[in-house]
Amino acid sequence: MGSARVEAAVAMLRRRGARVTEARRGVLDALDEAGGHLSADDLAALLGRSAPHRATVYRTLESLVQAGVVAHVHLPHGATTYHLVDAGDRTHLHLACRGCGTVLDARPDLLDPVAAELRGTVGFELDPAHVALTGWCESCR
Amino acid sequence: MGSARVEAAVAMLRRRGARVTEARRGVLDALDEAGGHLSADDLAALLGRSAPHRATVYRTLESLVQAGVVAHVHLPHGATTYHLVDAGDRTHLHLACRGCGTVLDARPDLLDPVAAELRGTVGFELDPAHVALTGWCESCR
DNA sequence: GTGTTTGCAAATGTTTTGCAGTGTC
DNA sequence: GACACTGCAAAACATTTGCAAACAC
Repeated sequence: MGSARVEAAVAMLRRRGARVTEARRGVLDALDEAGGHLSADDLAALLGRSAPHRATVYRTLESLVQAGVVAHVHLPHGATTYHLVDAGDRTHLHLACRGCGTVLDARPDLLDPVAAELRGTVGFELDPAHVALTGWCESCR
Repeated sequence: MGSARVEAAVAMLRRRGARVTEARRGVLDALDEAGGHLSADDLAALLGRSAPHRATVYRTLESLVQAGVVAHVHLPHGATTYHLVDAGDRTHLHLACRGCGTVLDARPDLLDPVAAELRGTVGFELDPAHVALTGWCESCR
């Protein structure tokens, strides 16, 4: 058990001096297996009987974000979602469908020209992966 | 009292068969005077003594959005904000600073190239004004 | 053993809903 | 006079916090 991605995340936790607990392993495994974007609620449901207390899920996720192994994305409706970060890679962007709620991934550099323009014109440093772009997916249009 | 923008909004409400109540006028006036982005809480605070009940503020805002005279923007932290829509014009985009929370406005067509690309590649129809882009403003960087 | 992490309970902040009364058209 | 709209109370939902017990190191 424990995919390469989870092992890498665990190693990073150790390197950081953070403790590797059952709750953290469980959350990492769930995020890895789901392969996508999960809310705290999704995580608890997925882990079922062995899920940590809800408050712990939130604290665990925050620790994992702090350690840089997990990233979170704010969606316009519903809860914040979390996903594993691929070490080395830039984090992909997110497209949330206002119809069905699906979250699609997009190229990390999709907003690079926009970021450059904002930096130059208004001095705003864009953090493009932190919030999902919204719209309508192919089937909901 | 009642600026041209508010009058236009009121006219639109009438045209739609919606009723023009004190609560709706008050909310429209506050949004107009503030000139910017207000949350339901901001609105209640601004209207003070004459503010409608909080539940009514939300229902009022929803009606105004439905009527197309107000638009709302989701921010990553804190509450949804609302602003008047300029009839005819495309709605401006929003940049939220993760440091100080300020919301800046950006050109409506800033994301047009991105929207075109997404439409062509993944069939996703971007709705760029519905969610604020996040990052760091000049002073918070 | 020490200090981080967890569970529990309770609170916070935002938004929604049911229902009966009020006011606009 | 209808029916949309409002106020009130209460619930729903996502998330946070204080504190004492539990566990990783």
